[in-house]
Order: sequence, then structure tokens, then C-alpha cells
Amino acid sequence: MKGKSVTIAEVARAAGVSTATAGRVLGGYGYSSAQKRSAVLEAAEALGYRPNLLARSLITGHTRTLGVVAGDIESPFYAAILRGIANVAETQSFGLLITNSDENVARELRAVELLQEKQVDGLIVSPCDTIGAAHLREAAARVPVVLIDREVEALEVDSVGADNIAGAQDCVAGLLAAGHRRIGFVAELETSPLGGLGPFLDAAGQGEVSARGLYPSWQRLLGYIRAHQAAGVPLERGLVRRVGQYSVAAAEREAAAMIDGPGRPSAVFTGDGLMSSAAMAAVRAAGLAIPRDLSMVGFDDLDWMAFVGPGIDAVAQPRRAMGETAARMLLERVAGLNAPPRRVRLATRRMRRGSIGPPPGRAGDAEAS
Amino acid sequence: MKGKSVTIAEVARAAGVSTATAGRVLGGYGYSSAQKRSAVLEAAEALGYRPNLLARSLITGHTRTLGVVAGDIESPFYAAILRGIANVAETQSFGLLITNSDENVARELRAVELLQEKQVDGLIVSPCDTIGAAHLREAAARVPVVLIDREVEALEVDSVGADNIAGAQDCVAGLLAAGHRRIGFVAELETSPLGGLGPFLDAAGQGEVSARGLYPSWQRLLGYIRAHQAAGVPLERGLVRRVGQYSVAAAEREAAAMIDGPGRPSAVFTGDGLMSSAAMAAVRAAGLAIPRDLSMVGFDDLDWMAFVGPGIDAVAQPRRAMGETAARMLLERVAGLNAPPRRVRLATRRMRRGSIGPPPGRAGDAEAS
DNA sequence: ATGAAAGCGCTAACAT
DNA sequence: ATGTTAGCGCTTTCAT
Repeated sequence: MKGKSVTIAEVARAAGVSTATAGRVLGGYGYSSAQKRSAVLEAAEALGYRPNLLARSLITGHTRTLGVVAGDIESPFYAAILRGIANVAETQSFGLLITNSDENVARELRAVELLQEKQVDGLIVSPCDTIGAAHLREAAARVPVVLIDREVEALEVDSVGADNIAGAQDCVAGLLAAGHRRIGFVAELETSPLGGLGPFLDAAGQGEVSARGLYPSWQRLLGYIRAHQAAGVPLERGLVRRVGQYSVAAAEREAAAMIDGPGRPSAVFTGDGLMSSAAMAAVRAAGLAIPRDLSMVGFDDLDWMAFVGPGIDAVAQPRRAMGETAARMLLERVAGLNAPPRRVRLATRRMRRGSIGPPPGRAGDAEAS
Repeated sequence: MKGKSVTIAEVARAAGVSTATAGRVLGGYGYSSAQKRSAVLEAAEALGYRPNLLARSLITGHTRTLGVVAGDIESPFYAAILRGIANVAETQSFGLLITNSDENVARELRAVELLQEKQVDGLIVSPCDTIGAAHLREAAARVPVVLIDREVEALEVDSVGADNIAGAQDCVAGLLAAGHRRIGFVAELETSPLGGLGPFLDAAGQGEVSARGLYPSWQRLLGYIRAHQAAGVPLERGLVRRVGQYSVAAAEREAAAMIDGPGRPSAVFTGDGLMSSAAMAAVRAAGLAIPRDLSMVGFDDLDWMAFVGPGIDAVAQPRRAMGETAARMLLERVAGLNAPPRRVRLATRRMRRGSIGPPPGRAGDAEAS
């Protein structure tokens, strides 16, 4: 605002030493006698000296600042991840430069460039596209990059995510064990691998799909499929509802179509928080009671799930831990670790709250399909 | 990671011009002929030149970076505020250095210092203490500072917050209009102005309390008091429950004590989101039905409030707008605006969802006290 | 242990 | 319109 800031040179002059000596005591490097040290410290104190980290960074070549590109910092998902990142960054007094991509490639690109120009020591990105991320490849050539939640094809860097397949499989298995044979799945499933939902289901049915590089919602679908396979329950294609975009309205339409239609499933599994909210709204609108008329489980644990009527079962992602792990891995790279890319999948946790009951119209026991 | 970065000098050499000329075209300042410009641009492109913003900042004296000290980036409240800040910052391509204070003065202090040393152009702080903020005063002398949600006594800087008094008053007035005469208030009310709750109630009763510099929860209490005064309903001190700390467990104890006790109020007003969650849990535990047994309104609108049974009424704060306003004001100061401190109070919004009914055991009409 | 001097990558006078 | 030179605030050789 106003006050010109005090430089090392001024402190040095006031203390009667050279800038080098002043720098040594103020910067905490090199040698200095107790005598000079106290003189410098005193002068610094008196003048109100504050180091200019920019100048230091320009010369040392590192900024002790990490760049983060989140989808939307306001969503509970990213907010929790960011908190985890911040926790770890703070332990090593790293600063955090945070941006939102809104799942928009152009914005992600600008963000990544800006962060690099600001000379961050490393980057944590939740990439919004799994392919053709030239900017990420370029960035990764200059600074360490860690991917979070999603992976990018052929980008050989560390990545952290939840174990989506196991989480989904476990929870759909629970539904099957409760006797459900017709389980709906509502998910984003936006950009499609393998040429669409149909081919994907075909390939997955034959165990030909690899999880790596798949978007989270597709990985969850894979878990859904595998649970069916493990239980020997045939898939019913009409029960897999692909919303195709990350929108509440579209999700609600899709959920409503499944619930109101003639072949209503006895249970619904939702692919993420947005889908859960939408499905919940559709269930309410249809006047259905959970779990009497419909059982429900969602991927992602949300606040309201603990508050509504019977409570909604969910698969909780270790969001904070994902952020912490990503930050820890990044910091290791920043510190010079030179190892092959690491791929960490964190276990999810089942939250049981009573939204799973027996299929309606049956005694409540499982039966062969 | 590996690649030494390309400097302006190298580009200049490759283009056959001076560093000054290269700087002029790459930095977009000063004059340059179309001829040299394209030569420089080409060379830059070919070499993969990326400006080093640190070096630029060191010389220009500004970083196009704003520092933010939030309480907890993970909470929906701060997350939304941050999103608002980010939205505005982005329009002027400012970066955001974000930290958490966890409402801890020592951490806030370190954060403010770190941000200053990183040479942010301005600071947005949600101060965790309304008094004795020497570090903020010091910071404000160097860079523009905008306070959010809370104010600091005798710190003459811009500030943004919700209109807590009007919001609370309006919503308690609604409860009174519905016939409630005994309305409980559960709030944090941590650091106490005027020597405690008793004296505060005394002073407020006589209209002797000024809103400025009061913590949000105290301002909301003031609204609660004024609503009673306006309706001519005497205050019942036992109904004002001071939790004294920002903890769910403590809040739940306090709420439970009020609800389970003999003199249970017919309605409860909660001072913030945490209190609302706690109160809701207590209500559930007590097996009470809303609004049949108890009416409820909370300050702060939370996700779950729209999902539970009848829906919970709330006073919504314009959180994004708070962030946006703060950022806009800060950017104005950064741009050189020199005006007396501005104090903005943003209007709240009542969310009506059906958690307010008539007091139990009455015909549902108001009656004189 | 300390100082002199060079220079990080860039912009800002000042010439021309 | 372009080049030369200085220097932002700091760290880092290199002497001593």
C-alpha cells in the first residue's frame, strides 16, 4: 500500500555488515558469528525487515508453492481434497496456488500455464480429459505433476484416486445379497471409452476391460458389472442409465424415467453425489418410501444422507486422504525422488444407514435368478 | 523437473534482437515493428519460451496474486466464499494463494506473514479474533486488506459480511408471528463482548449495543433480541444457549439440554450450520417431530435441509456473493482506489420449507404473553 | 567468519 | 522503433 519494504541491504548497512553476512543470518544459511548475528537481527527487528520470497525464489529456482487445479473448489469433494493437500503442504511450509477448471479443458489449460509461469514447484491436477492432454505432458516435463481422482492415458506420472471398482462392486454385492436382482445404476458416464455404453458392456461382460485410464464413473460401472458376474446375475441393460453430462436436471430426468417406468428396479445405485441428490429428488417426487419401495445406495457420502429419514447408505471416498496422499507424493518428487510413476488407489468405506431392505413384494430372502 | 527454462535473452539471440525488444513483444509493452515482433514470436514459439512471472514481479513490484486466509476451506461456508473470490480474481487473471487458519490466531498470523513474504498484492482475511490483531494492522499498512464475515475492532479496512442482525431478526419475527412465545437460540457465542452473556442481554435490552465489531453469532443474537422487542415479547434468558466453542458435541449437549429439559421451547433458532446439525441430531434423538412438536429455523442454509422430512427453514447467506464482493473491493484497492473504508452488509434470504408450525398444544394462533 | 562481486530473468530508463 | 545499461532483492561463488 504505502511503506517501501526494507531490504537486506538496508539491514546490512544499519548493522554495519555486508549484505552477504546479513543475508546469511536472515536467510539462515552459511556461517555467522554470534556477534554479527545479533547485530543483524537487531537491525532487522528495528527496521521491520521482511524477506522477499520472490527474490529468493528467483535465485534458488524454487518457490515452495504448489499449484492445484481442482474441478470446483466449492464442491464438497474438491473442498475436502484441497483440505488434505493444504494439511500436508503446511507441514513443509509450502503455499498453495489454487484454481478451478470447472471441468473445462480450456480453463484447465490456462490454469496449468499460469501456475507454471508463477513457477510452482509442482502441480496437482484433477484432469478433465483423459486423453490428449498435451499441456499436462508439457507441464510434467518441467515440474512434478500428480493426478488426482482421474488418470490421463499415456501420461506417466503419479496418481491418486479411490478404488472405484472395488467400492462399487462391494456395495452392489450388498444389494445382491439382500435379494435384489434388478438393480438400477444412474451415473454420469460422459466421455465414453470403447465406443459407447453398449460396446463397453459387451467388452466388460467378457472381462476385456482394463480399469486404468477409465473415468471414475466408468470404473464404478465396472464394479457394478463385476458384482453381477460374481453373483451370477445377468445384467439388464435398460437398468444402466447414462446421464451423459454432469447436470442435476438431466440426472433427475434419467432417474425419474427409471423409477416411474414400468420396469422399475427394486434398488438403485447412484454413481456420484450429484446423481444421488437427483435420484433422491426423483424418489421423493414419485412418493416412494425407502427402503420399503426401493433400496438405495450412492457412491460418495454426502451430509444429507445421514439426516434424511432412514439414512442413505453410501460408499464414502477418503477425500481428505486422497488430497494428503497426492500432496505427500508430490512433495517427495519436489524433493527429488526419482522413481517410476506410482498409482495409488485408496480404499472406500461403506456407510450403512438403513436404506437397503429386501426387494418389495418378496418375503425378504434371496432367491436364485 | 529437468528442462532448464528458456529465457528472454535466449529468445532475443535466436531472433537476432536485443533482450529489450524481445521483452517488449513478449511482455506486450512498449513499441515494436511487425517485423521484429514476428521474428521474436517465432523464436519464442520454437524454443518453447514461457515467461517467468517471478522475475517480472520482482521488478514491477506486483504479483497479480491475492492471498486468502479462510477458517477452513473444507466447510461449505468458506468453500463457497472462496469460489466467489476465485470467480472475480480470474476475470482479472489474478492467482489465489489460499490458507486455512482453523480459527487459530497463531496459524492466522503465520499465514498472513507467509502471504506477505510471497508478495501478494492484497489480502482477504476472515479474522479469528476481533481484537488485538496487530499482524493485520501491520499487513494493512503494506497491502490492501479486506475482511470477510468478521470485523476487527479499530482496523479501518474494507469489510464484507452478511446482514446477520436483519437476517436473524426477520426469521425470529417469523417464529413469533407463527405464535411462538418461547423460542430457543443455540449459538456459538464464543468470545464475549461486554463481559459475557448476561451483561450483553442487559445492554441489548436497553438498545445500548452497537453491531459493529460484533462476532456474527452475537449479531444474530442481537437480531433475536430485537425481534422479541419489536413484538413486545419478553426475553427468557434460559432459552439463550451459549455453546461457547465451535464443536458439534458441545452444541449437541447444549441443544439436548434445552430440548429434553422441563421448559422446552416451542421453537428453536440455531446460530449457524454446525448448531443446526447438532440441534437436528438432538431433535432426532429426542424423537421429536418437526414441526409438530418443535419448530425450527437455522442460520445458514445447508444441503441436507432441503432433503430431510418436511425440509428445514433457514436463513441463507449469500456466500458466493460475499466472496465476490470482497474480491472486487480488494481488486479496486489493488488498482489504487483510495477511499475511506467501506463496510458492506449483504442481505440474507429466507428459505421456507415447512419446519415452522404453530406452537404445540395450542390452536395455532398467537396469544398475548 | 566475512566481504566483494556476480547474476537469477526480467523491466525500465535512457539513448539513439 | 530499437539497443544499452542498470537494477529489482536476494543468494552464491570466490576470495580473504
